Amino acid sequence: MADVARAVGVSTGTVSRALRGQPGVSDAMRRRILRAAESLDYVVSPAASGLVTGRTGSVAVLVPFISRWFHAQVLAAAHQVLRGSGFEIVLYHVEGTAERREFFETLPVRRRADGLVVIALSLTDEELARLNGLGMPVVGASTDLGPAPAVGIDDVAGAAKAVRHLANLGHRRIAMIRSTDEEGFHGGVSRRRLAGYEDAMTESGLEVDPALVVSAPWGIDGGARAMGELLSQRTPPTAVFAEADEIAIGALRTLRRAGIAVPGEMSVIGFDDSPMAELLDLTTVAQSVHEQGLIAGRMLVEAVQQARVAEPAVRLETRLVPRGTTSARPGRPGTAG
Amino acid sequence: MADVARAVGVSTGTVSRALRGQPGVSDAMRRRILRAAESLDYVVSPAASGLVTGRTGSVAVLVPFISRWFHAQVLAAAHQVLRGSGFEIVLYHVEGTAERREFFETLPVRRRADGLVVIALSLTDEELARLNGLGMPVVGASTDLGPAPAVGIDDVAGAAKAVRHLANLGHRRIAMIRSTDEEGFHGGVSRRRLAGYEDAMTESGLEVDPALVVSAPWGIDGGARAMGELLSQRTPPTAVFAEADEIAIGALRTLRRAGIAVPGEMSVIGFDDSPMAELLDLTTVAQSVHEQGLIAGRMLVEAVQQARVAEPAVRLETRLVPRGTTSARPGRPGTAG
DNA sequence: CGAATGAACTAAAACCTTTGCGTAAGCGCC
DNA sequence: GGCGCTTACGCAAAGGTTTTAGTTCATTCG
Repeated sequence: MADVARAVGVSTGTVSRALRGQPGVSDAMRRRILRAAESLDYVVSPAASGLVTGRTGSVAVLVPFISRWFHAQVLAAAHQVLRGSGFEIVLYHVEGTAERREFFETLPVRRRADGLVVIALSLTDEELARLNGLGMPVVGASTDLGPAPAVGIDDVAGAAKAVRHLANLGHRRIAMIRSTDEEGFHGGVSRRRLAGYEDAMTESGLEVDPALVVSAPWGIDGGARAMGELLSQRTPPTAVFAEADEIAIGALRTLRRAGIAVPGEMSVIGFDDSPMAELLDLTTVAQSVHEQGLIAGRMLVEAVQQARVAEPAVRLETRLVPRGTTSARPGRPGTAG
Repeated sequence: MADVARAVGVSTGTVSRALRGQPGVSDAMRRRILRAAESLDYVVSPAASGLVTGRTGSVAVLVPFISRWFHAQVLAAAHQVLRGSGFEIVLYHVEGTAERREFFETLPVRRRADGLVVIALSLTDEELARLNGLGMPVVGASTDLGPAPAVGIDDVAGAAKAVRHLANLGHRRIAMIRSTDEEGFHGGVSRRRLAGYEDAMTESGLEVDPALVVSAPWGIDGGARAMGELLSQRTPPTAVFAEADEIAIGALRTLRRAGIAVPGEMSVIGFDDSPMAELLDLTTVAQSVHEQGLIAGRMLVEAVQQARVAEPAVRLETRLVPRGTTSARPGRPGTAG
């Protein structure tokens, strides 16, 4: 910056003001300074300016499984608005328990970011406390942060929509496939969707048979395994609600291999409306993933710049997307799907 | 840091050395300092230390389409090794031409990172020049960077493997589906895979009919469209090589809807071996995506810390993965797949 | 026992910006 | 024409760390 100042013949203070568009610099001088900076290929040192302003100019994003469609989608959207607001994004990807613990123990965001957005992570109370003690704004996307602002969907209601759809089709034995989630990455979501399942079941006058709620590791293989378990029961269900599309897709695989017709003999419904669901014609419950990322990004910008968020708790709508994997209960006249 | 120094009764210089494990501090003193820092919840200011050392402690990652499996996978792997080496990762996600141009024009990495890894991006000469003028190490993953170190596969050979497989099954009219890629995000890869297709065709004594090479936008829908185009030709192919699994999957969708048996009437082969390929039993050519990310990360660490990379051009093997979408040419005795 | 050596630590400069305060000049106004 | 006001700019301190060049002190060696 001193070089630029010397080249133009002014003080560094003036250069600083000119470069940041602050008042107190004549237009002519500003132009000369900008031109000089350009020709000298000069950019301000974020370190130096951060040192005096106390702001880093970047925000952190904490995300567990970046290669899952949902997470990547939210990240991309949040990235878009954050970069649009002039922030750099520093990424903390925690794929396993070790990395996760390391993050919450060392809190590498301290002094490195002006804010943090947490994507799709179920937090323990202690982790929550750590984040709140961070001294920087934190917002959640598909993540419950207690007092801190967050955007998400009503998982209970969404799951209930799925199950109600099955009940409306005449199904009475409706199973649910949950993810085991030993590491606590999405236990919250899973629990809420279970609650929605139970709500819709009782509301429809159906018994919640504990044997019909099975768990398996998150993902296609897990879903496949869980479906196998359901098929081996004395009275298998006629319809299955899977906590997520990927799980439902695993269930479909098992059904295909077992030669069980979908939806003829078994209805399957997922959750999220991922591209895979569309491809495989899977009935599901859609949520606007991209928008959650956008909103989370905007919330964080607000929180960082204005120190408060106008609407700190946003609930987006879910929407049933009927496709080809659900139909009326076999052996019963009804509205085929 | 002054607080810690005061608490222990030493100078900040000693605290600095103690905290970074540098020599010149007695063990007893080091312990006292670490304890004090801990109890004061003190962490060094990266801005201040960056100001004097000139290093940022972070590396940048430039990646075009984070929600594509391949990109997310490479990013995750690179992230893993970079964080393991103590770097923070700052993410530049360029999903469109506008963002891309903005990145290369403003070069926001300047002064913000110690190095850059570029994932799966075909660069123009000008962009390449901009990166080389950056004054920081740059490595490529699935990206050709000219002189700079990079890891990738031999796309020509990989594509040739795919096409040779089809030729070996007796197919003579073998089509290729490319991505249009108007925005130049993966033109390089696409061209090399086309070259591999052509190589294998001529090598097998087959004519390269230009009508058999069709293009469509990257993705499932594009693949579906391109397949439609192929089916509308006078003499449709009996086998199709798609530049990527997602494109192949689109092709499969069209074939399914058209009632054309796969692989009975049409063989389809993809590239990448994504999870979707496995799910849909798609024959494909596998590459170790995760490893590319790991290697790229290691290369960058080397480049940043030792200013040179031991092995600056790594080519990983590809591997044909025969599955259920390829078989012998219809009406010809052969080795069914 | 004196001097030389080395370890442990201090003092202070340097890194680059931002920003509050000061100053000078230009302007309108009575 | 003097007064106050505004605008444009300079000056210098402050921000937190690293690092170089000392300084002190104990130890070892001759």
